[in-house]
Amino acid sequence: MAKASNTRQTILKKSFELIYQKGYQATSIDEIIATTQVTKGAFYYHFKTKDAMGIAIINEIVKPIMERTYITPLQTTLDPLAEIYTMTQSLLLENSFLKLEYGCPAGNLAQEMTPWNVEFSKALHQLITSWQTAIEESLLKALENGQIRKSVNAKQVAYFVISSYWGIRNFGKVYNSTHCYDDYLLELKSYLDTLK
Amino acid sequence: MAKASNTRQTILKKSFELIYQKGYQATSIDEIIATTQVTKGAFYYHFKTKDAMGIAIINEIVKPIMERTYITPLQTTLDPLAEIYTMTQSLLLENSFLKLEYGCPAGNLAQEMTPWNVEFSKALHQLITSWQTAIEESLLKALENGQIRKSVNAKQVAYFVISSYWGIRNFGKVYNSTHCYDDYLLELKSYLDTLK
DNA sequence: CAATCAACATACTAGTTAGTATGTTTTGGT
DNA sequence: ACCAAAACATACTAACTAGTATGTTGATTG
Repeated sequence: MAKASNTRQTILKKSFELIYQKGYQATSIDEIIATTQVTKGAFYYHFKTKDAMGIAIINEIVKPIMERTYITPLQTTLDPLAEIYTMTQSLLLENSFLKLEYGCPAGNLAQEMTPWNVEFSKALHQLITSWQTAIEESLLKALENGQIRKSVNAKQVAYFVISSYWGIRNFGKVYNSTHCYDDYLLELKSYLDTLK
Repeated sequence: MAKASNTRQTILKKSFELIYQKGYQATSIDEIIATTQVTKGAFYYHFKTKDAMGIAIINEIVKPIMERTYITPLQTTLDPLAEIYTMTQSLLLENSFLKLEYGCPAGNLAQEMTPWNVEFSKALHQLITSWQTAIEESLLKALENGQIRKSVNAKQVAYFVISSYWGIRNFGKVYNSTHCYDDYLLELKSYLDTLK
């Protein structure tokens, strides 16, 4: 039983890596089973289709990481604005799970699979909404605490922050250099300061 | 001769549409020739490979539109800050060439093809740099004219503006609604105002 | 008016794809 | 130790993929 669920985890983790690097459609099942040393029979025992595996990656790999790294810190911080900045900084420059040249896993999948795959769209919609909500609510708390201007619209800022993060990850891919992250982070700091 | 170059244009335009909607890898040559009514012989007479066609799309379809829509207006405006806003607004809400549910063509291609395809990376790098430079230079002009604060860093703002635009187009795809564009535009306006 | 070549058309191929059919092995409960 | 079911293994298939080989047109040009 432990061995079986281990096989499943191996498939999910390795598949995630391949998909994160090359995209969902460019990653074939043959390649997955070759790199994992798992046979096709085992693969299709654990996942009915490739798409079912893709959804499982979102829910069982990306989602838990996202909750731990993107959401919980925002819910527990006493200084949301500072947390948004340091979180972004660490996501761009320190997080060993994310790679400069491969962008943001959720952003990548969203762009590739939406809108033509309904199942993926739904799963990603949920994922992204949860992040957005976390930012929004942390900003509302900051508003209550008087840490930011009363004229600040939390929802708008949440959109703006996530959008800019997704976008700069795209820049990172295209330029294949962290230089753009430095410039971006400086501007993000300026922007966040204007909210005070 | 006019007929031949017409065939080429037909292939490029229809291919662009398909690729814009479904992505490069998900668009097969068989599908392209089926929808264009062009035969395989004709296709491969005009383009040596699929990748060659992809590069041609960037250079002959996307680039001219980008220059006309994204760059020239910035070079001729007297009020860069206002132009950046109205341009973004019209790209998101009015431009009939861009569709809510399909994101930004350049952004899509950048994400899908970078970093594993060097040729695409180069072509896209050029494309994006030209837009970024246009924003940057228009902001430098605004700086000279005293239209924005002296402490504003043009390069940083250019990164921030383009990033947020790419990102919000991703949101548009995921949410499949222009509502997020409204919130984004309000925040973009606020942000741009802080540069004055 | 014939020859030439650009511009297409058709039929094919070799490789890859997701998925299946049909097995064999391992594992846990009795 | 035995048996059923879970967990895996192997060999296959049908559809699709980019690309090619080998044609046929139809317009120019000497």
